[in-house]
Amino acid sequence: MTSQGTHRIKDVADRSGFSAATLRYYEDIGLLPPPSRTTAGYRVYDDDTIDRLAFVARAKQLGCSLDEIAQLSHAWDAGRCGPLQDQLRLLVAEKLTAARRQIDDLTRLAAELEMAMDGLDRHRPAGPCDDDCGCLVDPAMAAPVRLGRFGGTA
Amino acid sequence: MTSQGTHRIKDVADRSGFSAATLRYYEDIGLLPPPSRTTAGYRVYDDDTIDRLAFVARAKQLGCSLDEIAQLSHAWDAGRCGPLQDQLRLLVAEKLTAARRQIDDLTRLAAELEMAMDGLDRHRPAGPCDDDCGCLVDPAMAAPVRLGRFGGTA
DNA sequence: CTTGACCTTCGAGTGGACTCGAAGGTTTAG
DNA sequence: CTAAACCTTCGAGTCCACTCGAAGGTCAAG
Repeated sequence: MTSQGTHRIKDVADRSGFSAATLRYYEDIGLLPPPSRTTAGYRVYDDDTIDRLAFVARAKQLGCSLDEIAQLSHAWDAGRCGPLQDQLRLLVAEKLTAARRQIDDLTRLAAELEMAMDGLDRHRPAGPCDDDCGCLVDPAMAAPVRLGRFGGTA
Repeated sequence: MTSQGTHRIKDVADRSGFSAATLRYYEDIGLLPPPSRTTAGYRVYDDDTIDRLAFVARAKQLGCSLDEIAQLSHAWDAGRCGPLQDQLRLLVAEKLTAARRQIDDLTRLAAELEMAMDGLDRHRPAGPCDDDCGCLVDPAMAAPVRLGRFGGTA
């Protein structure tokens, strides 16, 4: 048995980082199961919900839509077989691959940002240029000098 | 000098994975610099644009808004000083931190998905359960058995 | 028994990022 | 010369994920 603290919506909101309104919205669209209620009709959440929301947050970062996350959450709940199992395995596998690929991409991006930082560092040891150096002021201005190199046709 | 192939919009679209409409949109909002034109008014892009779009794609994955990406792109173009330098350094540093954090998060997510996969694998060596096993059919059904454990209050 | 912080539902509004359609111009193959 | 496949601009529409406001109910402290 998992821990069983009971929480009202504001509490869960604070712990999870999602707003109370968002939690209701997630319930509406089926991402969260309807929680139990007090006699007055207040929502009462258990600790599992908080764990689940941590998962939701990470899956969101991966770029999953709420719809997909709802499906992935079923992998969490899915304790017993079911006709959707295969579909689910496919989705999980797919997202796993996506996660790994994205880790690679982000590693690359981090390297690029580091190079950009270096470029910025290296440039201005002597302070700002002339007054009439319009670089960065006019967004339509094209690249005058290439410092760090982003991209690379991949 | 960088390679200087010239490309029409469809070509760039195909190479970058963004639609032609999206490329025009990116130009409208200032994410892409206005390319040169043929006498007939057709857009003509150089190879740099394709590199830049690869960067845009990665930054998007990081969760940057198009607005932020536009700013980050300035770090690319910014060959010479400028009053925005400090702001830019801040943004780049911020995004670099975000990238590293997200790599960690995704690594965790990948582990979670693997566990979910394992859970699914372990479950059904004997084929589907009874016909009346309603699991996964009714989305309102709560978790009957916990297989893999996602989350963990973090 | 009132005040203030919380909770409820509902429908409408917002912002970001596209996406489409209309109405037309250009370019290239046959 | 015609047809298909491109290109142009413009404004409007779409989809997702919230976010807000209204109108009201609940509950603990003072």
